[in-house]
Amino acid sequence: MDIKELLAAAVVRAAAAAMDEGILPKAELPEVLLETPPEKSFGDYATNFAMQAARSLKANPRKIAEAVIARLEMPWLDRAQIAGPGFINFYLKQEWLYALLQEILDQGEVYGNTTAGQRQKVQVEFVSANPTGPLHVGHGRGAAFGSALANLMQAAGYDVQKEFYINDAGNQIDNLAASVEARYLELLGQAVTFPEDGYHGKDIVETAQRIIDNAGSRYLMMSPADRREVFKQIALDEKLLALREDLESFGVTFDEWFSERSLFEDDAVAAACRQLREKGHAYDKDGAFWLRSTDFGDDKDRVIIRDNGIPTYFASDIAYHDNKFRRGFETVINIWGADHHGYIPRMKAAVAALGYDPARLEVLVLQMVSLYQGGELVKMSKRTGQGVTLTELIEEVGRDAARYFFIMRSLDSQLDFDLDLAKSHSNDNPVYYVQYAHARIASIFRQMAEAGIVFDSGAKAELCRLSTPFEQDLIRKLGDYPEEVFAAARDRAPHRIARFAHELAGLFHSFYNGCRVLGVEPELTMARLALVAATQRVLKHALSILGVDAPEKM
RNA sequence: GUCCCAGUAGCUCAGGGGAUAGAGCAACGGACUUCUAAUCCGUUGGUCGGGGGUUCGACUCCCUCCUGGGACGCCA
Repeated sequence: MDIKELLAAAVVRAAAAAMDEGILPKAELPEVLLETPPEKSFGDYATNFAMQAARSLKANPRKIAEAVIARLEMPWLDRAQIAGPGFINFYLKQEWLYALLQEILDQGEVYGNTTAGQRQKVQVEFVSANPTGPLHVGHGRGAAFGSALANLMQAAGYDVQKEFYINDAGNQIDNLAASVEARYLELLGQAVTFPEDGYHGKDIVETAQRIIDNAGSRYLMMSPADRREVFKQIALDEKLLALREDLESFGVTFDEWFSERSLFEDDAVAAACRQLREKGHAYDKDGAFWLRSTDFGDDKDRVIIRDNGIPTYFASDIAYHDNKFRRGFETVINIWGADHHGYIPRMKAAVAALGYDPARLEVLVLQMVSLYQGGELVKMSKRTGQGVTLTELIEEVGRDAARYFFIMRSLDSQLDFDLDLAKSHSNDNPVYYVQYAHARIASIFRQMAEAGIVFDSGAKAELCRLSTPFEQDLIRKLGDYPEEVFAAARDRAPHRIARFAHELAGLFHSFYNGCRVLGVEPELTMARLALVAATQRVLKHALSILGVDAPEKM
């Protein structure tokens, strides 16, 4: 039962009937949109249909509304009223709420999942940090968001695959190798000049030290080129393992770790270049190989292969995206930092040049994260003097708070992360507020069991005993959940789920203060247990989308 | 100079053609003999950055300007 669909269909039927009777002129009708009115006195649902239809029907909105209302037929409808400039407000019978709750209970743990995605294959690629150092807080935002988006789209019925793209080819990784080599030589007492673009982190020194611990000085004898090749692999393996562990402890896992280097080994880069040339979308100029991206809306053409024969990162990105679409993903979602946004037009151009609809590539751009403590901007880690790492952040505020804070804001807002608030185990902290609601419900069930009461979630309780506004508001909110999941997935906006969970927790806390579950008449206890069980399930469902624990106790 | 994001309550942010613009925090005042007070109830708090336009209706769409952040490489 989707009450909005039922109401919309009833409106359409009523309008059609009025047109048949000649009361309204025949014309194309606008879509009937149902919304929750801003005030309870305006009913349970409302539509602006009459005002929207006024245009095409060339009629007075209130007259249209009147004609529709007179012909409305709907099982749960108590009455409908014209309001304001032409809104139709629907007032539903109370039985509707009880039927709604019963349906939520019947659906069990899958309540909230929708089939909107129709099992469409979607890939979400995120984090994809260079394996040259630890993750910082910006990666944390991408990681929390990406994993939540994947969970969300899965709940909305998409077939989602999570991928991490490993930048294991090119300059950065050569610099990594050269940096390790320099530290290695340094530790063995050799005079070295550190590479200009080298990595100065202490993790590089540690890697060099581990090489010495394992193999001593024997790489001194090796040719520099061979030595760097060996160090490259050692460093890469170490860094990738560290990345994987850091992300796992943040609740983020991937289905696929895709190697950039493999694109060269499989000749995919060369193949993509050949294809672009054959299609006439790429050409040689000034010794370099160019994509004619201006044909696809980019500002200027872009170099794929430099005049020194070395491919740019764009070359692997082209091959990579070709590979993604060849794997059969209907939609490919990339989550990038704001500093890469200028790269979007050329990437879309490349996708179009390869012959794919560029709309199938969605690039979500996340804005910067700033940490605040004591009202001051935190730029550097106190410990290392470098940027604050994700691991340090998790140690500081905990995994759940970190995830929740990253997700609760819309992506395109710059995020001010309040460390004090995230750390506080108090009512100020939104993540605990939501978790506490879940824990409180768990506590009720514990108390219930101690009191020897048996609750069967499959049994039909006398739900009509749920008569207070506390209870009814809660049911209404629970009823909104599937649509919220759908809309959040459509908008790629997991923060809506965080917001919903917070609002639901608020309604529950009010209910909790206003109504007792245990120690009232048995029938009422049973009805309230049913309500509370449904609330707990929805809270858990929402929290699991966010990747935040739903604790039994706090 | 061009492009992207943002500008909404003291602070952090939702909302995205419709009814009286919302939430959290902060401030102030209340509620524990009762399932967890990490909670609840109430009060205070707004020229939705400025100016034009489109519309029956604009915080929302268009134009323009201002402010803050970011991007504009044969770097990644």
